[in-house]
Amino acid sequence: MEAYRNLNPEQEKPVADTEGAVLVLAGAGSGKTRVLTSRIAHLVNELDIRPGNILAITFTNKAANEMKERLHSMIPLVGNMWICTIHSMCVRILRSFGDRIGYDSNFSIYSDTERSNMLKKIASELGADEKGLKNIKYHVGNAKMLGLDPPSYAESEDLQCERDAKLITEAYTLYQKRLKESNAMDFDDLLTETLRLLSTDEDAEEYFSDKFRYIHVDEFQDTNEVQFKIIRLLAKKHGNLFCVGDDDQSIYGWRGAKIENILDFEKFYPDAHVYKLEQNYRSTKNILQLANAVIRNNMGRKSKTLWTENEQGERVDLHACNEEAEEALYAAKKISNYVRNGGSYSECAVLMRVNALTRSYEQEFMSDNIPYKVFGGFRFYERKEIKDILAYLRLVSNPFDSEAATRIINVPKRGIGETTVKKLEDYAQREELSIFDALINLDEIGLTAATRNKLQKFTDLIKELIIQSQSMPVDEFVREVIDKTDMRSQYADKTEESVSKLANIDEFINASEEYVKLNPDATLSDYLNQVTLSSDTDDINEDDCVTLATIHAVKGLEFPFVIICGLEDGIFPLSRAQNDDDLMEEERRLMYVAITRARKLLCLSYSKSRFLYGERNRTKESMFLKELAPALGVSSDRSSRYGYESDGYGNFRTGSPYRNGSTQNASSENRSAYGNLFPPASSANERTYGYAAQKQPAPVQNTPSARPASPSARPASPSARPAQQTENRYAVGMFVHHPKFGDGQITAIEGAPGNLLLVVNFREVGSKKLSARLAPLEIIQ
DNA sequence: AGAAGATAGCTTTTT
DNA sequence: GCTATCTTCT
Repeated sequence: MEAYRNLNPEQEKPVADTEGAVLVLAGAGSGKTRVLTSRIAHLVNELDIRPGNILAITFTNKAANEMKERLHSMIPLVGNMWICTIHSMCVRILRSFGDRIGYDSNFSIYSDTERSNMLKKIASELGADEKGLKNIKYHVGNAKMLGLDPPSYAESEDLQCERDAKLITEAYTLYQKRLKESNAMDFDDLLTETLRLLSTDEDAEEYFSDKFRYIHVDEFQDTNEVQFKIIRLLAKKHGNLFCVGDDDQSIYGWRGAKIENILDFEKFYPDAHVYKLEQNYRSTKNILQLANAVIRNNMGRKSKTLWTENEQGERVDLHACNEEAEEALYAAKKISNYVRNGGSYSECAVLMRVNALTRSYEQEFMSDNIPYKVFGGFRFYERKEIKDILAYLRLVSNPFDSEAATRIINVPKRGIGETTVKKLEDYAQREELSIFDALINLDEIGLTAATRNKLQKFTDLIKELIIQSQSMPVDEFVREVIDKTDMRSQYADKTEESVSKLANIDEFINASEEYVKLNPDATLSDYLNQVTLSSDTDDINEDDCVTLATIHAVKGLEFPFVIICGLEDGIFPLSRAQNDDDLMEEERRLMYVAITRARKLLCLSYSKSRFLYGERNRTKESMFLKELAPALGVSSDRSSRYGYESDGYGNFRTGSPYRNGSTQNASSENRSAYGNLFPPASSANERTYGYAAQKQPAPVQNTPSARPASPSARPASPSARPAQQTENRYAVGMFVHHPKFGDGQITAIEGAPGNLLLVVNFREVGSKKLSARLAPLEIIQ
């Protein structure tokens, strides 16, 4: 039994238990990934299940790629399995069946930034002040988390007790309307619209619930209500649902993750078999003892105690500092010692509760030539220069995308000002057109000839790009967009900022080239999906760098050497959690996750004062340290427990060596002390120069044409076809119906393939030009 | 229109 | 301390 190799008896049981609902409560480091992969291998190799009938939902793209990689050596045809995040899965489902609920398959995906932009605009249109905007943002997020559309949310309790209920409902309704008009979905819509599709369209439900005979869900504790609903629908037919999770590691409650999903699993599946994996293979006894000491303070958890046969290990070190520069120095020292004794930088991680804490570490590591990478925080694809290029790509891929259009209509500067854009938007809204469609009908808007000229040039540019995009690989097209739009000209001055932006643009081109190498058949739309759904975490550990990251970002990862910093009251746990039991428990779980990332060495640190909000404040130590105290024992850095620490760096003390000196002194002193001992940094500058570009984008899972034949014969959907075919539906002389303009007849077709314009003579409103790709035209005869 | 200068507001965590 | 937005000036 190949698949059972290297499994302990506890792990073997769930692997062999293939039918029905199974829940595996897997403690940190208990080998859950191995259980998952072994089980899939077992299904394919022993039970002859076709890979195409297997679905595995992971939490991150990285986890999905890793699982694929592992399975690759175990079974054939991994490519036929769906191993992806739930968001990617939804995109795939919607790309092939989205037309059933009114989306063109090239729909755009809006990130939180786009959502935020749109809501801001809407709020000001509705005359809401800042409080109102904040309120709107909160409630829209809340509604989507619960999977409620505007009318349902209006009736929900959460809104009933809200004073601004009317405003919020209005804003939410308008937001959804605009998304729809832009042929776009935000992150949450990917889930809710998939749920809607599966619960309203019998063909889709039948197709996917039949296809997925065996469903696996990793990190089940972090699924939210909507996700679990989708999963239940998919599992309805065959009922073979295998969920792995750890309620103690649920750290996404703020994003709607429901720990109840795990606690109530047996309510939905009364016959479910539940297994526990409590043996930890990752960490030393000392580390595990600490983890157990923390988590034991939580109520409302499925009781579980991790144990290990691993060695006792080094004692966990706790270090108090006077200020954050010292804390960083402490980490630098520890890490360089670790490396000097045979370790590598990539085995080290500094973990923190909030991104803001990375700064002092970056400074310190930079001056010590310690290579590092920052994960989390601002992302590569969120940078302005990159978002601008992406907006061009989005507009070309989905000309309905009005958010993209308004973003780049004057980028780079082409003399189209606020007032013009406002007029354009007003016109588009009045006529219920997309911005791009409004641009096509330019003559209808009262504008001066000069303005019209500028707009026309922009429109022509986009039209041309649309045509080019049809016959060009994605990477080449990316170059073309950057050249044609002359994006680089904005950053021609030689300031540091511009240089870095240009470097980021180059990095973006590189990333797209690599993507095309791995996915030669990918469409522009595939590429955009991949980009918006990817995070920087996906390529953690690729170079020999120390990882600087938030705890959230390293979920599921492990490091031989971990430093948890900023253990201060108000930072970890966060101040806003202080008076809320549920939030406090989540903070504690977060601490538990942080501790259990460590395999061999663990250090904890905090500062007695910290520079935050532009001022320095005294801090108190984290309450978690009190909970840990018994397990930690007396501990101070000075006693130097590690053999490899007995070198010339003992001048670092618990007391402040810099009492009368500044932060600057601290790091320059350090620089001289460390001299040239450190190897030249290969990537200390990576952050500025686009460290985060995806080196190995996830392979695109499928293309629209790869949609398998449905078991029940059903008509092909229009959106599954390439754009040209959609355009070819129309011919001169056809009678058509437009939801707003009414009935009319096509009098001419202009333009080039990929961007055909229909000239339609409407009975009531006269002649209009419409984009053949976009127009919601129904052919009457 | 667009740039420079002034001011408010902000910081969890991320698919 | 930083940025994003508003104000003022050219």
